[in-house]
Amino acid sequence: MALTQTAETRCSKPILVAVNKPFDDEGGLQALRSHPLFAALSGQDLQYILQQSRRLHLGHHQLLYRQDMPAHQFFFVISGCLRLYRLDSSGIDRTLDSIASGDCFAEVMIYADPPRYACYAEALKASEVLVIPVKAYQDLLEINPRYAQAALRHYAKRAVSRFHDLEIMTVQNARDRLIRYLIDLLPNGTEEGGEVELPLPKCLVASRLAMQPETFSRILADLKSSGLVRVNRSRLFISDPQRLVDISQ
Amino acid sequence: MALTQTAETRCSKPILVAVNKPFDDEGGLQALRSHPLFAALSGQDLQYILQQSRRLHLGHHQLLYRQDMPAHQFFFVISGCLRLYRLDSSGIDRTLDSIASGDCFAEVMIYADPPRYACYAEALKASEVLVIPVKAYQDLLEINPRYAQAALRHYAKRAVSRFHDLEIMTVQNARDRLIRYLIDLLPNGTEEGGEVELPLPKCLVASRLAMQPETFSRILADLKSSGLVRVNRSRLFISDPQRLVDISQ
DNA sequence: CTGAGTAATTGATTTAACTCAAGGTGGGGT
DNA sequence: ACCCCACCTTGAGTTAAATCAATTACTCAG
Repeated sequence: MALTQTAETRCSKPILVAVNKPFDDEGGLQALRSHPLFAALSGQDLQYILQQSRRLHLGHHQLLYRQDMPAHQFFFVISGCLRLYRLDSSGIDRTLDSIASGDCFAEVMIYADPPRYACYAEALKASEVLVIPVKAYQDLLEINPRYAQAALRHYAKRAVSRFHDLEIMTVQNARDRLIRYLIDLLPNGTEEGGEVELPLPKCLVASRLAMQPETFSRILADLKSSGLVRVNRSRLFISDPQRLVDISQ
Repeated sequence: MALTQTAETRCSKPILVAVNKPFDDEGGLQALRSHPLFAALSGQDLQYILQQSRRLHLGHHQLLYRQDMPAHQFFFVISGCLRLYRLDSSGIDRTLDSIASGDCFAEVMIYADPPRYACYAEALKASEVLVIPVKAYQDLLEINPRYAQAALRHYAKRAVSRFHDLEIMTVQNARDRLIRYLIDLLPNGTEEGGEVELPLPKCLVASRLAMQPETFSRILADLKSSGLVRVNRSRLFISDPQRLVDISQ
């Protein structure tokens, strides 16, 4: 059974069809400007993208797209957060990634052939996304090939980051996977401690790390009682990341 | 302990320093031409890349580069096969990818900052690789931004493929991970059966799938006795992939 | 504030996978 | 041909994690 009740079970149709107001918000525009895929764009070209795009509101647990759906848009998160997941035929729900405000996702669709979404995407809470037609960005790259430099850098980084995610998943025991996941959440890795916020509810972090929610809970309780992690709801305080790494392996 | 004896334990220094003969082989050149990153290059530009590159012979289990080493080159496999892996501080050896003849690897280094290899790379048998200076390819993209299109397509595909690898690893049980891995090796997925060759020795496939060699062996023995897979050394014959998928989940 | 529903925790039990250990097997070198 | 050395397989015992089952804690809507 699914680990959590998904949008799939609640609201039957994805909502990409909805047409909303154009994107004219100043704050959101600033955020878009600072994303690597858009930072280099001229004012005019950015305007073109925005004209072609639509702003979309997603409710709690609302489905944005389905696995295998034709992919003609990619997305930028103006506010809120989402997750990417897959559903087995048996209905097992496996979380693959969490998406935060300021992130782009499904942007690989710009070059996918055929363009079909590789997973489901749903909002974890009320969120605003910018729906960007793949074609619009392609047009821009066609006209100004210099823009490809930034895109290349972005894609290379994304590939590295996926590789790193994969690396975590080849760690064989649940505790060590969780520890590595936590270290990655820290802004400076093992360099210095700090407070991190889980980007997903605990049961979905568990799913992301290929373990059961009960296992997640027990491991975290362990780390807590060993004084390695201080837990407050979805906020974790890690004072000494190096100690965490030392007990793993 | 390491699952298998690695180059690390045998030969202490990576061999990137070696300077070999330039790349002038016709067969290898054809293969390079057909790689997405090089297919679009003009004869002159390809020649430039080849002039800057060196051909390198690697012996069985020879180390090509180390995790965290400064990365000024990327690679194209002319013949043979390699694997990418990481080593924990406790010496646990985790295989992350297998590289076959005709593949490019570490090519994300063209855009990495700072450019450091994310893992180890070693030859699994005697192999020939083309050592391409990152700078050479960067120069080309600088001069002809149109080349970036092909590179973008390649990087997007790579990101998708890593995402898919990650997806396999979120499958919680060993048997189902193995089944999915096998299906992916089939040229047409579940569409039709066929013979596949494991791209890695069994103990390394096990490592790649985050399980012990013994577990791998037992699962394969199970599948064999159920008539789902016919095993001949590292060659597996899968007559009905759909049946395999059906028993997973 | 209160109750309903979801998420998180905790306990007891079962099971899948790991570990340790002992044989096989097949290919490459002498 | 033979032996040697990896690699692989198989077995027995142990352990980590899954499963099943309750209880507790939040969150949100009314």
